[in-house]
Amino acid sequence: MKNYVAEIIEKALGSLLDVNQMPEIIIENPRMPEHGDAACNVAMTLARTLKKPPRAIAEELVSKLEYDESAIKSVEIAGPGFINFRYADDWLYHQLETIRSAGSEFGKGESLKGKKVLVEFVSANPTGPLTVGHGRNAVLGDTISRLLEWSGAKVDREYYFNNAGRQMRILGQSVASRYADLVGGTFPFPEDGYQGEYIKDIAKDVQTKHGDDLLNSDSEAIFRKAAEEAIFDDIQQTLERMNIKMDLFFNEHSLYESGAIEKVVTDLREKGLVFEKDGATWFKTTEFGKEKDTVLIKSSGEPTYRLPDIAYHAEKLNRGYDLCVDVFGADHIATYPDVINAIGALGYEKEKVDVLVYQFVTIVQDGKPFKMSTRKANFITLDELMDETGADVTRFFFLMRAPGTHLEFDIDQAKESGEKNPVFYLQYAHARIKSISRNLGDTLDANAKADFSLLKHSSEVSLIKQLLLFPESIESAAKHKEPHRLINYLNDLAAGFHKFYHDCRIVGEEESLALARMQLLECVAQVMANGLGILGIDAPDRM
RNA sequence: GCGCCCGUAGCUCAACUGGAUAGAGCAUCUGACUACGGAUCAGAAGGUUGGGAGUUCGAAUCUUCCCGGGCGCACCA
Repeated sequence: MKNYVAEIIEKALGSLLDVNQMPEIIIENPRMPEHGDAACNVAMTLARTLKKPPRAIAEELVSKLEYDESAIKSVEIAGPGFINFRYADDWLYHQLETIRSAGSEFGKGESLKGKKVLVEFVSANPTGPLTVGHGRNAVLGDTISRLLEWSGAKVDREYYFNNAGRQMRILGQSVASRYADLVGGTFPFPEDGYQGEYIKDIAKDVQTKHGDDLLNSDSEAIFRKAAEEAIFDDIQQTLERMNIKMDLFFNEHSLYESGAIEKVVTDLREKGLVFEKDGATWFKTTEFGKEKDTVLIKSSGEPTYRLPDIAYHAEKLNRGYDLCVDVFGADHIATYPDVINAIGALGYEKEKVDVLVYQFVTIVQDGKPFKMSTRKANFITLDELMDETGADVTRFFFLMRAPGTHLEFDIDQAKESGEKNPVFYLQYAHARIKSISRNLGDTLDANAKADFSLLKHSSEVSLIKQLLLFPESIESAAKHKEPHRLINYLNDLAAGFHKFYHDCRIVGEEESLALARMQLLECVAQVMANGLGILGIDAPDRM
């Protein structure tokens, strides 16, 4: 409908000015209902170039406007020069049919139709259980994947990990040391070792599987392997519990085996962007406006993490994805431009790499921030968090705020099962509609054709209009990669429903009206279920 | 010191990326069904959008300078 409005405006403008003066036509949803259902501000933006007062332009424009009166009821000029459109009632009623027949598909868009997208997220190395910090990453990545799928894309969820290197070595040594405690041997606990309880559990497993005699031989690999497997297993279970299923796991190590790493260096060298200094290999990031150049390969011969990162992104694009989304915490904010610049220099379209940076999470308990330190034992794992609050609530809280702002996760609020918990507001609306539907039983023929023109009450009409905003709320959440936009929408929808509930009744009303209202509510429940589905949250029939 | 985020009601956050009178939830106060689930609804109160200057028809949003907080700034990942 907004497209239609834009179209008729563009047509009318065509007779007023040259093609090259044509501005972008933006149709917005007015905040206040008095301002109609759609508004356009072109008259104001044109005031400068046309050197005429906006209202005069608006009047001229409206006089040239040709539109279908079965779709648009009225056009008015208001305020400084807004053109406000009001939709025709019959058109609105007809939309309910559309929603009903679309059902669980309602809200799907085509903006990314036919596109292959890779979303890389979590990507925690297997050195310990997922913590609250990973939680926001995981839930954002998964929900964005779902949003992109609803936009028509084919999405792969990928987990990138590194099971070699220093951290994993320390992990293996930590396990070995705990194992030594168990069997009465000695193995020094490494400096910066992992102190969590889970290390002891792994050591115990190693003992039952391999016996007490491991310390004498060169068995470090066994400890490391055992740790990796146990921890990965744990991570996957946690993800599954959060309703997250990864499609692909990508091991950094394969980039060395395939020669992809070397290829990056030689290719960049060919472009004159790589040089040697002090025994190390450098990437000329100063070419891209950075203050300093960056080391790619240390003088020890070991690459820095940036090099595999570059190779990894090249590899992803080689696989033919139209878009690669990375979900990163704020600590990576300064480093990813190197990767993007390198990708560009290597001849890839760097626009195909899209980085979503989210800010850190603060856990609040008993009204106070809870301090966490990674390697020490005092962190809250995602599993512990879900034990306290449940998976639905956990997902919701991580999604509730814009990714770019700091998130305060109030455990006490999340544990609250009553009105203080914002998740239940949405789920309750859904459950309540299902309950009404049950109460009606078979007094109504649910599949009968309803006469929606009976829906004249203002809370009915605004509820219909809210339903129609669902597709664009998905589109906007997907485009900006900000799931909280969808949450805000669902909140408004739930509020609209509850208002309706208090204004209008169904049970006991005259049959044709009851039928129309019930089918309206079924549309609301359907949209709520679709929306919660995108968020990965259950839409229960009873609570 | 440099770079990137953030600063909006007492608290946690929105504001469709420059639009009309800055909105919700929690907390506080006042009200509401002998009927569909009160986990709800209606209302009150709460603001110089951290501060100053600038850009224009129009600024929470863009520019710039201060103030305050977070994260980075390794031949660590």
